[in-house]
Amino acid sequence: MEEEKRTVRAVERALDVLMCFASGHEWGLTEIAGRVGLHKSTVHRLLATLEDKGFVTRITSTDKYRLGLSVLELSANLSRSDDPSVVLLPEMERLRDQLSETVSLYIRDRVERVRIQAVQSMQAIRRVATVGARLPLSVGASSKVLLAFAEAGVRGNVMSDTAWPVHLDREAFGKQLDDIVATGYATSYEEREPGAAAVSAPIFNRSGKLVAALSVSGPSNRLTPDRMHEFAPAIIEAAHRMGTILE
Amino acid sequence: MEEEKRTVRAVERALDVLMCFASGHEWGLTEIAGRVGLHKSTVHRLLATLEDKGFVTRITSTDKYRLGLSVLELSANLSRSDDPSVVLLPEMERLRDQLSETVSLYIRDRVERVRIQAVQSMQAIRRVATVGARLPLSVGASSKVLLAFAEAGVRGNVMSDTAWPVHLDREAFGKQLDDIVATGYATSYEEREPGAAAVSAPIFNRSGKLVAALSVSGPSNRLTPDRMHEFAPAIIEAAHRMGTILE
DNA sequence: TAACAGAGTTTCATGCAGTGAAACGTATCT
DNA sequence: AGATACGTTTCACTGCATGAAACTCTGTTA
Repeated sequence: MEEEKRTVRAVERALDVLMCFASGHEWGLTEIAGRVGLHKSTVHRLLATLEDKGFVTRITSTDKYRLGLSVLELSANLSRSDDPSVVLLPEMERLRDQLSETVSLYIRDRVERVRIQAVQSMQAIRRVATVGARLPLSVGASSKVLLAFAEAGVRGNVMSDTAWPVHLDREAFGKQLDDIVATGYATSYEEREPGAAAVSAPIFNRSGKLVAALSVSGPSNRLTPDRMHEFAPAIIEAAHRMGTILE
Repeated sequence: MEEEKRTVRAVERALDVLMCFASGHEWGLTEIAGRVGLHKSTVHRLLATLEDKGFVTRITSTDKYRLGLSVLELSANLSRSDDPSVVLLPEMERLRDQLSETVSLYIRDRVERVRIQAVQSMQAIRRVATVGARLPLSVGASSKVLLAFAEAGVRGNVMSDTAWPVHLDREAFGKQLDDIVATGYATSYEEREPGAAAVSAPIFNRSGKLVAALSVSGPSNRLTPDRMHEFAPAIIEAAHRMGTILE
């Protein structure tokens, strides 16, 4: 159970400090110290280091910190030409134009999912999806897809993780996932956030491995359950086409 | 001269390791160790920490490292609504449509410049500009703008920095900057990279402070010196309009 | 105007945690 | 088999990260 960790404490702490900036824009020193549960002077030193390397900057007027330019520099090199989020973008735009709703691409990361790409609907009322967002794997159409079609063992591992919501009925949820495997797609109606709905289908690469979930989402009054089932074939087809490009 | 550093060594090293990924896609452990000049086992521990926090991931097939999803997560929160790179984007697109060439936005960071925003030309032959790129402040039209119009003292500080190329004739360069202040814009013809040319104008916020350089760049056979001078008024006007939005 | 509260900053003794040489495992060559 | 190159693990040493406390500098209260 002890799981030896071969990591560097100071670095771990610094990265924790940095990750504060993933939610919310700017923070003061004491705020951050409270958030990560470290002493003021420790955080002060860590921030000085992060600042020196350009990972955070200070607002001159108020003394608060915000993300620095090094992060921008790194993010520029995030997407490579063999990256799904780049390769699949044209197909995602096609699907967006076809259905006129926001299209997102999700991958699973341990017990969460991450939106690695998104193209927005052009309609006045639209689902706005930010790339990079990290979301729970327990709710939402694409969550269910990422779990339902995952390799053997993943489903069990994830659901027995400490982060998994206890209140969820495993029996029923498992049944739901089996249904999704049978039909080939998942839907969610005001599941994660009120007023929003989504349809999602799995993308398998040429070796048949699940790599991502393709999801179409929009306001729940436009994406009614009926409408979502109408959309499903187009999404499944697009996801299939995308899969042939990968690997 | 001694400049006490109140930073954490382990964190500095870890960030150095991370910044390897700003240039080039993926690296092996030994490669990185050589690059940052640290012992293999040290880098191994640092990478393990970075991996644990999701800042790097390993390619399963080859054992190389690449940037992880945490960087994506951070970069999602980089741009705020009051950020020049967001606010000025529509104006940049207008200018791109007007001139049909790639438009970039640069800010100065110490003795370098960073491209914080870019919109690409739609032409078949075009300048491709990646956001986040860090470039020298000694060459290029926008470099000269950022230096020429900088606050008092900046010019001297930068040119006496250790990173400043010694071979450059200070006298002549200073003269060139003065000319740029007089005319209000700068040009560069195959200065930084062969085959490329650019025109750049300063953006001042409402308090009259230089905040960025607006630059139009393209292939040098299309952006001839004559053509660039024709472009200048439109660029200056756009830069002025942008300035009124800021601060 | 002094006293206070709340930020960020600096100092410094303490001991633990980061370090790197060396040994190890494991592939892919010749 | 030997050789090379890579990632991994161990371990003794001591340098460096740590956090309590003192300090500064605001703006706010009495």
